[in-house]
Amino acid sequence: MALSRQAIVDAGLGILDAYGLGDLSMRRVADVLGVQAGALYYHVPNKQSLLAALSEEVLGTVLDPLDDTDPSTWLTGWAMSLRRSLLARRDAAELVASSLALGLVGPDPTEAGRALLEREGFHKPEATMATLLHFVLGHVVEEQTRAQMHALGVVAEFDVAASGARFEWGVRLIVAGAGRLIHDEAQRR
Amino acid sequence: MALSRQAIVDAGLGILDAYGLGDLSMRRVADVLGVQAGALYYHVPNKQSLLAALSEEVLGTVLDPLDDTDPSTWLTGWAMSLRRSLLARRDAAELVASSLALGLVGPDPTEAGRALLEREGFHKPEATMATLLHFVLGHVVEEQTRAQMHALGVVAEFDVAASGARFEWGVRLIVAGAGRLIHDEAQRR
DNA sequence: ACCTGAACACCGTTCAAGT
DNA sequence: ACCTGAACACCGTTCAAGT
Repeated sequence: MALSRQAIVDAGLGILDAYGLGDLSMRRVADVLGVQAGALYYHVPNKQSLLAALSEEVLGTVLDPLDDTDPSTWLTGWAMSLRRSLLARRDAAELVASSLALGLVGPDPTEAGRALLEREGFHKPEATMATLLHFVLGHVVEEQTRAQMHALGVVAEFDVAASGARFEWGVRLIVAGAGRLIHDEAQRR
Repeated sequence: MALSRQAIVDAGLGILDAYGLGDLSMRRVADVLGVQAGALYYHVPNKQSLLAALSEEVLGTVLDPLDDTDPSTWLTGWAMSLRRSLLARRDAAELVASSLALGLVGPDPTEAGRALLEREGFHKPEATMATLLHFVLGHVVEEQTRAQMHALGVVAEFDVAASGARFEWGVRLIVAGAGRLIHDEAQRR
């Protein structure tokens, strides 16, 4: 079982699920693979790029809604799908947020949404998608840290249902805003 | 010059400004104060709580708009003031975002806004403020990392003006959404 | 009460040397 | 080409011992 980039990524995902981002070190990944830490650097340039690869793995599970649904429904569905993908993996929101901020993630997760908003004549599709993306990431980062602190017994009283409701409210807010602004612009003409 | 919690916080802020969050270690703080690293733990329980104290220092510079301005203007002003405070200090957005997520920051920065929205009869003031807060933090985290990569010559082509415009668009979106939803609710009655 | 010195158990990354 | 062994320059945190 020769070492490979994919094997390293898989080992990383395993450690992420089992121990979390804080315990995801190059040395731990190497241990899992029964190899010296230095050997990883033959397949991966550095830790950041490994984390970016893990982020891409997470983002790869996001399902884009069907293209023929109306924009509001599309945006809402996308946001919920993104949240689901992030919640499916321990510390995934923090991982993805920092990888995206560093600009190391290849595919742009807002691509499809931007294209849709462009076709539908929305203004500033890029800024709209960025707003939605930032909200989802920020919200889920908080959800995951709070949930984990609760699990660790630091009992920060974490209510999953209430958190989900607040998420949906936030999405409605942004989607409504996007819809309202496009109407305002239309009225001005 | 006896060691004190405030001296430690000040040294931390100095390192943050000069070298960034990545280089802000307990050992470096101790060095600046001419003391052994272990000595810090007599005044501060751990690194996380020091970071939380630094976050509170940053959030303390946010100016709440006057209470008699209308809600939309208030929210917009608050978001811009928060952004200004975050941009004023190196890596402040990342610092504040993670401290807030961990729930270690004492004062709630969304407090005043929530109270205002409650008085004005808006629905879900807490969720609305959380949405705005997450957006601001996410946006500025990205701004600061991108700006720094640009400064470090990784030339990610960072346009400050365009970034500011996208920020204002996001705020407008959220504020418009909050306004629209309150009107929709009013119409239902 | 407050701080030192030294340790414990780690990090990411590099690189000569081996195969 | 691919990996080992070992090093370099760090971490956060603890704690006996000193003052």
